[in-house]
Amino acid sequence: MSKLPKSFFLNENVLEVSEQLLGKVLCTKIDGILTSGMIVETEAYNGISDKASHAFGNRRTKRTEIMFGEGGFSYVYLCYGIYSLFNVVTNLKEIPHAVLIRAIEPIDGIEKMLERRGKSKLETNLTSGPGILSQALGINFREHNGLDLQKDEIWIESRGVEISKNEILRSSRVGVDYAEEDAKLPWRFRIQNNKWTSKAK
DNA sequence: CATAGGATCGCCT
DNA sequence: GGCGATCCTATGT
Repeated sequence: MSKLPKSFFLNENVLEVSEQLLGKVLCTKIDGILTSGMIVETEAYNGISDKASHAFGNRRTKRTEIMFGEGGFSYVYLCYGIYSLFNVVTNLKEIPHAVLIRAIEPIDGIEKMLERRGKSKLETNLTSGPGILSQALGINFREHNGLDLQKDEIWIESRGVEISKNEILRSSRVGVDYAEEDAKLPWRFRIQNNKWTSKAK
């Protein structure tokens, strides 16, 4: 019901934001249709010192520029030529932190999400991964990068669900083997025993 | 169930 | 020119 305020995203601790996002609801309203799901899995990308981050080493390019802006905006990029991956930019201006949303539990607009995914039946493969959840919500890197999450196309709201610390499972991030010593950092957060989390190990 | 390979394209060197 | 913060399908056990 209540959209998360800008201040939520200005938190200077991206690990904290990653945890706090669990249980919140990611919503899109595209072509007048509301689709949404509860965030059940996230990953933190900790700026210029994080070898897994696109902004590592203060790499500032056309693509990464949005991360160097103020928190509370979307960072959506194309992965493997096919999938759009949705991140929330966090922290103050000039500090390129971001949280990757890795999985959601469908709530609103399930019919529309099924249609976008080319599915007929509600199963976990509707939204249990960063590429497919974007597809379900209608998010793509061309139209939805750099959007202000205070506006009405993409936003995140709280619907009163509280996830306690002992329900949160921490592990290493997925698909970042190239990040050397940073590959093992426990910066992936999941709600324990939630079947809508991604299948990745 | 496990593993392997393909799809597909913008980004960065 | 090489490769990736992924997912799906096919094949074998």
